[in-house]
Amino acid sequence: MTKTTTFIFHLSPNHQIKTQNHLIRHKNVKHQLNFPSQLPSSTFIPISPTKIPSTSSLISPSNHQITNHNAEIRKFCQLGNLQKAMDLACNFEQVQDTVIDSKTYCDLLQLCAESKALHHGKQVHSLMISRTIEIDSVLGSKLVFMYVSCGDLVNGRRVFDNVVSKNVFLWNFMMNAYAKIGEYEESVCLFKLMQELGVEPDSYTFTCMFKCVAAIGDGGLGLVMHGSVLKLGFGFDNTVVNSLIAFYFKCGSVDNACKVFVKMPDRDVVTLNCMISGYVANGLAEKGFEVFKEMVGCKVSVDLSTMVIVVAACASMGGVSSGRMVHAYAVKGGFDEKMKFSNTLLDMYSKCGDMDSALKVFKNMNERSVVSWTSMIAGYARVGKSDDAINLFLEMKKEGVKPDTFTVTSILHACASNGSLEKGKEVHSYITENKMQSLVVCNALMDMYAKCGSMEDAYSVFSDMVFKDIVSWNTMIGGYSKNSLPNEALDLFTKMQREITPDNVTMTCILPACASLAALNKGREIHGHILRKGLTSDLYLVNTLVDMYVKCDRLFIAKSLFDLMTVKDVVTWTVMIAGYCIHGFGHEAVLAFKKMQEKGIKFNEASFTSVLHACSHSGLVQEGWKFYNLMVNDYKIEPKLEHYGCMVDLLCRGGKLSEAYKFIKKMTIKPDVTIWGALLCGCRFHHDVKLAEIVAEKIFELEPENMEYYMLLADIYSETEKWEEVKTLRNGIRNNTGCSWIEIKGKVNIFVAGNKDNPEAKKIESLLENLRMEMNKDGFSRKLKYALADKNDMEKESAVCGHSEMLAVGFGLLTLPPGRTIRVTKNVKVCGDCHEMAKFISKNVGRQIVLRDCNRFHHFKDGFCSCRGC
DNA sequence: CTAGGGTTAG
Repeated sequence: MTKTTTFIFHLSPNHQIKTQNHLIRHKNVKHQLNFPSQLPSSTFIPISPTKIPSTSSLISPSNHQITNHNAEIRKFCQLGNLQKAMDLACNFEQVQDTVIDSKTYCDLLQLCAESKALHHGKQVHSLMISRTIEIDSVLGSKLVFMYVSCGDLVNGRRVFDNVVSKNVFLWNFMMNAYAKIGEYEESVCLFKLMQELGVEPDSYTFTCMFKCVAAIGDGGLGLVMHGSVLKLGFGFDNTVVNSLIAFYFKCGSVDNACKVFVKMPDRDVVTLNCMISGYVANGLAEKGFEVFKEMVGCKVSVDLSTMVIVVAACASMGGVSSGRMVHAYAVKGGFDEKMKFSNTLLDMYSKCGDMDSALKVFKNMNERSVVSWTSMIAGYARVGKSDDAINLFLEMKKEGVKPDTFTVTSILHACASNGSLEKGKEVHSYITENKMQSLVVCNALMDMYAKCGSMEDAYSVFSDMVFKDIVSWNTMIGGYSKNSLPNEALDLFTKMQREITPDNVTMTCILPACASLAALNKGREIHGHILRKGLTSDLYLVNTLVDMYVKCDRLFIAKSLFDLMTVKDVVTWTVMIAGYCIHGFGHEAVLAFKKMQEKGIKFNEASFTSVLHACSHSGLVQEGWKFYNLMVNDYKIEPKLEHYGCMVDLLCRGGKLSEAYKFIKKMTIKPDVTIWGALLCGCRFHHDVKLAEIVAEKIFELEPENMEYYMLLADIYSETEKWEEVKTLRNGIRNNTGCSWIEIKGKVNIFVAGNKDNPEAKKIESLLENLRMEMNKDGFSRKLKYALADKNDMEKESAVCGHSEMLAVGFGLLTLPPGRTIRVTKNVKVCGDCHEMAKFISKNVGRQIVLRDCNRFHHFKDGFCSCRGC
């Protein structure tokens, strides 16, 4: 490698180039006629007095040898034989006193550019430098063209900066080069520089600038340029005005775009295309579609782009009928034979959920690109047909189509909604092997791992990312929230705020974590954040906020927020109904559901779950059946496990155990433990040991490891005083690992059953023992005698007191001022003993206790619980 | 002017 090539690799970074620009413009510009050599970049060699001007060789007939050589090189250039041309040029250099002329260099550079042969291009450049060829504006432009075409913008810019008297074409070329790779700011800088140097912009300059300004979002500069356009007389140049319209649309100012449009005397098809795509981008697809209809009505000629844009408009309108119309129209015009159109068309069908039509388009295509395959895969992934998506992905690879980053993100989406961690990991390896770890791909990877339940893998991707955007953070936080790791979610949220400003999505990701921890204060903090940021119009977010207040035992605040909301959707209502339900207001829940019905809001699966829950909770058997039938018959919703569970619960509460049993046997899907568990609960309530044993058998088959149901069966035995059975069962039961916590003065105090670490442990124990004795005296509950049938009374009592929720309640009694409600949260279901004891305490001590378990709230007051015994 | 991808509530 020659010294000259070394120079090429030792370039100063971009910002230094800018500084150098500054120098050139104000100090060196007049003397800066030649090109720098291998000397440091800020130093320039003076014009060599011995240098032969390259152009002179053309007019020098004395040297036939040289002319012939040049002609020969140029001949190979014309034939496209770069290697031969290069060989000749390099050998040429070794012959003393011979010169390659400027035209030959131009041809060589042109061919290098066309062949994207950066290495050869650099070689030509070195040749020019070593021969001290004067880089005039023609050669300079060619060099810039070569570097930029070969993707080497840094060197292209370097040459560019040293070309004196650059014409507007070269300026445009360089600005476009930056725009193409997304460096819009740099492009705008060049534009400003060009103006300072007094170079007149042309129409290409303006179209490029409007694109850049729109991308940066610099509306002010755009307005200024709008002024220049008029001043310089480009107001009637359609290419300029079209890009102006596009600029206004991209900045979201539909009004300005329309104003410009209305004043245009001579609209062309591009103008109309701009209008359609502009409307679509601003969420006004219907208006865009109107423009298209007018075009068709007025017999304005439509081009392929129009068709592509209009089909995309149909996709964003969601309804497949307009899409079908356009499809028919396109067939008449023969557009459906163009791959670009077919790709958009199949994407439209897939976005409208009509995968059959999408597949038809796909199969009819005579040529399919990676975009076609990816659109199909993404479509299957969207409608939840993950297996189809994955199969198509494999088929695509078999056909030899190379997946790109779009494809892998789509397939990751499919793995995520399928929960296929193994497949997802395979895709991960593929991504790593092919070095496809772009920002979006990594975000999709994290999402896949989060949805497949592996937060460790998600975090490992996250921590390896050099550049993270808001989506990366939100994905991680949301992943922790959904995977029941609220503390991790909150920690990451804190870390995030040090690096990036959270947005509305962040809030919807973090609020469920607050809700699941019942961390009211944190939730309030976030509510404050939402108010300060003015995010209250985000329905998604406010729904989550209402849910947070519901779960942090502030039903009243939730209701106030709910009442204040001017726009409510099905989720808003469902949150509120579920809220009433878990707080024990079944009747209010049913009322809200009816109100929702009056408002004409369409129910979905989740809203039916909530209302069925409410019915079972309040013992509204008739109503429950009515809603169930409404769901199945009118809404044609297949009942899911949750719905069946509610109905079983409903029947059990009404004492119709055998009916419930029959109902389960008729289910169209396989009942799981929660269904049988509901029936087992019913058996306990109605003391039906015989049925309980049958049901328990089914449960133990399904989940032999789940201790919860052994406990329940044991309770049933002891309540019916079958002590021997209790003993046998209890021997096999491991301690349940529940824990409870109580927030006092912002500090969360955690209690684990049997753990006496709390400094107040002794006091709590004696307090609870005293309460227990009073309870026995009172004869409050005979149920308690079964607590631990094989131990003596004292042991029995302390064992009961060891239950975590009672420890937390005891701690609350000791710490909180009298009269203050005690709020305890438990991670698993509240145990029967503690439930009885809480009732007693609420009456005996005259204290309200609110206990939240994994299912619902238990409001204990004056010896009663809002849950009505379940 | 011109096709496909990632995050969010019950």
